[in-house]
Amino acid sequence: MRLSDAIEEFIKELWEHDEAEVELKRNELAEYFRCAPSQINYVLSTRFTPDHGYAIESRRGGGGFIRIIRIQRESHETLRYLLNERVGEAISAKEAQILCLHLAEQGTISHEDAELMYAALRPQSQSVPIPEPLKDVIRAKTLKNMLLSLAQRGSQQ
Amino acid sequence: MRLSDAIEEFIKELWEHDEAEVELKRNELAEYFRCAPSQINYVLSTRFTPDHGYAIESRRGGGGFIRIIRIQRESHETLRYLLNERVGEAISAKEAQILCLHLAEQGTISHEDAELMYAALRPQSQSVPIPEPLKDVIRAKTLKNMLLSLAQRGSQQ
DNA sequence: ACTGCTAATAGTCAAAGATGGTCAACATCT
DNA sequence: AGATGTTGACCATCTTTGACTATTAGCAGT
Repeated sequence: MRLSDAIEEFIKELWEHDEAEVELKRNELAEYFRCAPSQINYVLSTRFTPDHGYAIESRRGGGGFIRIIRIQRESHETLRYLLNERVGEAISAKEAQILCLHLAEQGTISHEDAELMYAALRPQSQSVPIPEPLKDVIRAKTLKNMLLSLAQRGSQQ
Repeated sequence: MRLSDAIEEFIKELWEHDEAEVELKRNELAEYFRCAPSQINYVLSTRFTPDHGYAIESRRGGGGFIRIIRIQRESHETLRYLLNERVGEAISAKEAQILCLHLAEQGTISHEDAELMYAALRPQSQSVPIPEPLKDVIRAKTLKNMLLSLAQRGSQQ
């Protein structure tokens, strides 16, 4: 297993209950995994981003720390944010996948629907010879249309 | 026997029971068969497509892999038929919509999922300057990937 | 209290390593 | 000849490490 994945898993196990945040010491963690301290930053910047539903705070110097905060939002708020601010004009398959999986993690949609959405957004759905940037544009439009459909579900009851 | 056929067979033997997926390392497999790594891609792209009931996921970089996901044997017949015969290389938005609605009508999928699928397939998702015929091709690929995802439901790891 | 030094932290960035992907030329069937 | 298969050169992405940088708390000297 990749080091990064192990560290990611380890960090996620730090949450015991419903706490909003956990704290860790970068150097301690690095020593525990016998890796370069900057490896911790790598894990944080690739797996604990706002797209994944996390925010990071930290302080250097004596008594320094890294705090990882889980972002809590209402489902409709999340959808609004994704539609109006996050997705934008273009989006990569990777980013789109992260967003879909996070929607499921957060309970806004089922894991099955997340898979369904990701299936539509995966690179294989666009394996035709057109410029890559255009694919990201189509993907963004597709994703937004699906998000819109999700938003309408809720508001119909 | 052709190399491609041997590789195809080898990969199919990786499934031991009813697992939904297997993983492999492209370079290892290529070395085993003493062929160019890209030969593996050729086999995957010609014999493990959605039409054949497979989906591919992969990751590059250290610890990279190729994951092949297989449609479940007990998958809904209707979905199989659509994947293998009905959809084809290209499909119009109109046809796709009718197809989704029909699936919901006959209870194969929920109305909500039908809406979600159609949202992804509607013309607005592809309002970029590319040749119209290509759009129908992308739509077909997208639809097939979603159908595959639906057919996979119920398969536990 | 104020200043400045030091130790203790964390952050950034670029290079190297480890994989997989694409594409076009060439080869071999049918 | 056309379809299918094979290869290799070049590209893209992900991970890991290390050198260098930035920030903060505590303390010693005044």
